[in-house]
Amino acid sequence: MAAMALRHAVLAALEEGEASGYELAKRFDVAVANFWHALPQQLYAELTGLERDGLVRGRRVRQAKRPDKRVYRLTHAGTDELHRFIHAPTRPTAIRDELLVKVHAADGPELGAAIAALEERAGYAAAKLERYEALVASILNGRDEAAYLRESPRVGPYLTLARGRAFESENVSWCRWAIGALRAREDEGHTKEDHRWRAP
Amino acid sequence: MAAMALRHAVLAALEEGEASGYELAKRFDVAVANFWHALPQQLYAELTGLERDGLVRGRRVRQAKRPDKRVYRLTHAGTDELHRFIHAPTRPTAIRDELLVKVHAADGPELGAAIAALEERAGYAAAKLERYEALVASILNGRDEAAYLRESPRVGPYLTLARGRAFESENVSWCRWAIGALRAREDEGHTKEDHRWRAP
DNA sequence: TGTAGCATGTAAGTGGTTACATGATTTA
DNA sequence: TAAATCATGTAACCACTTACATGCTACA
Repeated sequence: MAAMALRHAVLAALEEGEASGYELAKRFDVAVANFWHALPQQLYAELTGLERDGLVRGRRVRQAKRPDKRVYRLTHAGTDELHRFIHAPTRPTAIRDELLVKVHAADGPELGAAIAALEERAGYAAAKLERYEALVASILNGRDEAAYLRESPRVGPYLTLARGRAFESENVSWCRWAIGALRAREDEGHTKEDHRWRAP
Repeated sequence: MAAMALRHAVLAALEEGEASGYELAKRFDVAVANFWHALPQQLYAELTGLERDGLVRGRRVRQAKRPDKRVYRLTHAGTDELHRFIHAPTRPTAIRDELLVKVHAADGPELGAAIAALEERAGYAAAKLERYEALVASILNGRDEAAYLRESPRVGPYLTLARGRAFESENVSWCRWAIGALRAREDEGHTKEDHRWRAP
């Protein structure tokens, strides 16, 4: 059977309460996208499949002044499936990143382009990190982290947010370090004799 | 057009020298898998496609006592395509990890299973980290890192290895931290009254 | 009057995994 | 004689991305 990848992320998200496809997309954006990215089309398709398989049930909600929506909640079978998944073996993950392909390859004449790519990524990661920090702060809302971890009714989302934050933080540090290393070599390429002349 | 994902990872790996499909699979295993995982079947298929498109050229090498092999090297078009890729915009990456789906969801009755999954991952990541450390040590071979970064003819593979190492190191730390937080709550669940009784 | 938000999809294509398939040589 | 290494693939399936499609309401 294997993966059913997105499926369990959707079930996990619905555990926090019923949602329409549209609402689910937003929920993914703030809480799930850190560790499982999905496009709205995928979510709509997945919800249809989950309902077909009896893991969620949808009901139509009429709205004044807004289009009707279809709101889904977990069935018992859905909760069971989620629990089964949590107990099943976990596949390890690895980074899969175009940027690293570039850095791996861009050692020679394309060094400048690699540095540019690293700089762009450093900026992107720093911006994402800032958003994560803000989210963490708004969840803690002045409380001490240790106290929150002890007392909050649910900590799962906080823990996963922390993982996303650590990832982006690591991205920023690594990019900056790599930029430094490559820039030093770029300079060296232009002034090689000078350096050799000063060395013992 | 878009991704062509594996394609450029293969071109980058072949930049370090010609290889057969089998040799490429091993090269991926030690140097590329940190940031782009691929199965041997995929590599064979990709090499066929790359040759069809003129980006690599293969030649048959007869071997005594071993099956013949087909060894591929980059063509000029292949090198150009790799450079074009390095200059093209870089897509950002995100974590996509089953474990985090479990932690996000497993806040309630499945807390024990989430802790078990975290422990398994912590062990896996620690083992991978150890291998990365050993690889780093064998690349540096007693040299100082700063000196290596200045003087080595190529640093790309070292930089990407450092990223993989940081990722696994972060995995270990985060898993241990999350285990601690969840275990404290597990205990709390069994001895809730006691804690309340001691609190002011 | 145009942009943003609400609301939901289909269709086609790309990329990746899993299962299956074959057969020789070297080492334990 | 069994397992590991060398060597290369095919076929079927699953998961994800990209492009396209529709239409209503609120607000600036």
